[in-house]
Amino acid sequence: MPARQTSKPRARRQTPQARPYHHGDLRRVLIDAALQLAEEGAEVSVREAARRAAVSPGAPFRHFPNRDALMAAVAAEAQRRFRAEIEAAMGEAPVADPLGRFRAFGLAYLRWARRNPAHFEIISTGRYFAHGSSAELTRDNAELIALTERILAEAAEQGLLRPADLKRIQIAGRALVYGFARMNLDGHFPRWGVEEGEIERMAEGVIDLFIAGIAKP
Amino acid sequence: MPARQTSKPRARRQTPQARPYHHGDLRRVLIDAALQLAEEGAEVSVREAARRAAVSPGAPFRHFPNRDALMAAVAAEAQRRFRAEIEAAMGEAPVADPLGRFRAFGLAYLRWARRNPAHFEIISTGRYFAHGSSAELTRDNAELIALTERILAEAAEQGLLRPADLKRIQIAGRALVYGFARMNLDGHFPRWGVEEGEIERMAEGVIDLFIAGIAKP
DNA sequence: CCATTATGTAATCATTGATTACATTTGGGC
DNA sequence: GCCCAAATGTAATCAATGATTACATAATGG
Repeated sequence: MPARQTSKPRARRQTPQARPYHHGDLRRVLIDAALQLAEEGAEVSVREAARRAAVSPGAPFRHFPNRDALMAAVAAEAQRRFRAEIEAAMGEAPVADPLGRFRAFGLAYLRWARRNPAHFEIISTGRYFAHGSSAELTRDNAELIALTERILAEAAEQGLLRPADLKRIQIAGRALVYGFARMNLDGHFPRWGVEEGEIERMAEGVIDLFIAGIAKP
Repeated sequence: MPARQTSKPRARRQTPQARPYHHGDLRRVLIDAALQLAEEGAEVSVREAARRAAVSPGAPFRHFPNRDALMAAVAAEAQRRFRAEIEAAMGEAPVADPLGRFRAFGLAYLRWARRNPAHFEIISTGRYFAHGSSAELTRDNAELIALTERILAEAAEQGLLRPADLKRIQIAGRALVYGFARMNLDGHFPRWGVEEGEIERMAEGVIDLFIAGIAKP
């Protein structure tokens, strides 16, 4: 690049709307672009996100030190939505029915995972908990854990559960829904002879089976 | 190595062991190298596998049409080992005790997943079931599914189970262990306050909780 | 008004998956 | 045994990507 015209005084103000040199909120736009890319099933590359934001390939690195930091921000956003939807679903179950709320939690969990597979994968792999903006990510995640803990404690107080260690129940329950969600995400069900249309019903059945197993008869 | 001496009539037989032009069994070596790479936590790249096999970067593509085909072969090998270990563990449980065998299956499953995280991830993501050498992969996988199916059918015949749909129990059980294995693999447990040393015991507890839930009281 | 800082661009690099032309070896048909 | 075709490895090359650096431009506040 010879002779970069450094002598030119300075562009006065740029023509009316020839796209300003500075992007409005590039950080936000990059996160959204990455989320969208993920949901489209494509590999999330920094360059492609930059392309969608109509910005140079190096620009994103002004906002994120590296690719993982971008992905961490994406994870935080996805986790926020996940938590919001689950808490909304719980709000519709009667407060006085802990096991009903437990059930609602599981159903909402599996439904969101099924409808947002790429988002769910990103917040699940846990690869991005160590990098960058993990503050909210960690908080939103911890809040969901605490939620089931409270519900199970209430159920125990009301004498609804067969005697068992509560933490064990909590982890088993989460392993169950996480495993089911991932079996779907990872394409296991065709190998189990479970058709696409049956998954929703199977999810319900599996949750009910588990609850029947821990509930006092 | 400049000047490849193309004028030389033809190397008579190659000096004693100056590495023959043709690798002994490159395919096998590449799979092993990839398995090893995965277990070391590194990204599995075709080039690095080639490097470890002391072969040119293009050589692997003589044996695998693309990277995914290599990974599919790796998955097939890992799945073979997985199946072998689980069946061995089952062989030590009394045939007459279906629920005991079911339990042994779960324990062996979780132990292998814990000891071979990278292998487990490769056979779990299901990304490689569609590509290349999926014949054995699919067979070994299906065999493990059929195994739990038989065990549960026996348990039901012997009247050991509370009334419930067997397939539902089977899928719930698999989701439970898969979810537990992946929670560990994906680094969830630190966020659940479960220390490294407690995982083994928690695995056992979770499996027992599930079995207690499906077994006739 | 201007200087400091934030933010974007251009150029460049190393790594990787992939392809192509060419070299070497191997093995079967004669 | 000999020779040619198929198999297998090498060298060179491409496009895409994450990342870094030098530089250009905008925004901000003293």
